[in-house]
Amino acid sequence: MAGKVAERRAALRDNLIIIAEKRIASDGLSALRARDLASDAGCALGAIYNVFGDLTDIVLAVNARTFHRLGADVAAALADAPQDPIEQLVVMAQAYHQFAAANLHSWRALFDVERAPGEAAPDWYLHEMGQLFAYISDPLAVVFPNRDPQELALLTRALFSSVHGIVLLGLDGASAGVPSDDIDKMIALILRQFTSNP
Amino acid sequence: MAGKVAERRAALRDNLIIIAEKRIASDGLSALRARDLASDAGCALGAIYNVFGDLTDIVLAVNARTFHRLGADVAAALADAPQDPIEQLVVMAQAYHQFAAANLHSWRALFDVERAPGEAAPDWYLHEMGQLFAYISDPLAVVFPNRDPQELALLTRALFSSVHGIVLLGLDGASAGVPSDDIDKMIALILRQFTSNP
DNA sequence: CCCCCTATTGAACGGGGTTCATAATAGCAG
DNA sequence: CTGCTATTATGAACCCCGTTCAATAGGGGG
Repeated sequence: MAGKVAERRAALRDNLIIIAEKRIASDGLSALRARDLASDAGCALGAIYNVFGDLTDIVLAVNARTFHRLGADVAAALADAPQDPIEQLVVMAQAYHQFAAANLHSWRALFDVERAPGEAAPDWYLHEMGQLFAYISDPLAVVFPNRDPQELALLTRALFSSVHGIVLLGLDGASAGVPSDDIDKMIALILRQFTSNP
Repeated sequence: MAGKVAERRAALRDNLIIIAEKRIASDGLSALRARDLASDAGCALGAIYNVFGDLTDIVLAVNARTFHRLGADVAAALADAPQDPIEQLVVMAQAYHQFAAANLHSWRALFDVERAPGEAAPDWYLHEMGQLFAYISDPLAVVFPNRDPQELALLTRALFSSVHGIVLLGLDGASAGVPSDDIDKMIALILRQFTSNP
């Protein structure tokens, strides 16, 4: 049985990801401890490092799953949205907001994980990000039919960043808590105003 | 001399803030070490804790200074800006971008410091934030004369958050580096579109 | 059944924030 | 000036944490 070790390791790997995901979701990225993971998984402390290079690798694995769920939520919202491209943008952005609010710690972990300086973002990150951008870009192309693809890419990035900023600061504790409705209003304001004058 | 101790402590306090500021500016928040601070300041390790509750308190003091410099830069840009309110918004937002790019680590520290959960943001934070919001709110009131103050506050927050999001993701390493010009373009796009249809 | 090679283990390492028993010092009374 | 005491400063020690690696356990082929 040549694959016996690989099999056992793969099982541990999956197990660790699930456990880390739960921990991050409930207590946040900064509450993740190697020793907790090991004891929760019933494995040795060192076993973690047979399967992952370091804790950051586990966080990246969790983030990949989180990002995927986020993409699915946005896609689901888009599927239920009306045909109007502006409404589609609003619905997707509010789905983004809802996901962030309902998965606050996991969502924050997407951005709080510190990458080694100079290290490129992982493939899955660029892929999921591209997916999100595509969801935004399509309705935008309908609203702004005369823009070339380069301009459209800039518009897409600008809109995503704006919505992200509104959600980020809105959910941030420092602002003493912006009501959820206000966040949705701001999102709708920005998107409607932005798309009102093609 | 009753004030002798207080004087010495105040000097150490200021000294530590300056040293921490330099360290954060050059190497980022995560490079701040209590032992480095003590040796750079020529004081005992424990002396830090005679003057600050913990390292986070030093970071907050540095952040207060950073926020103040940021406010001054934005105000200076506003002073040199044309009378047109829309241009004023664009100029201020690009000053925000310039400040963030030129003081990347210090600027990131403003948002990366982790507040104890449930603890309110410090007064100076709310005050400087209010100042920034006022700078934005004034031109906005000219562009949207018919909105009531509550709506205006929402617009203000939405615009600030949008610009912040564009700068944040634009300067983030994960995006493989958005060119500075593109960031300025996105800022101008959002602000001009947003204000184009009162 | 035994041997050897690989995988697993968890004690130990290094580094970092914070504390606290101790040493130094400053203020004051005689 | 000299003790004496209360206050302040000091840095070794404590605890926590990620990571490593010498030692142990395991298992497959002869």
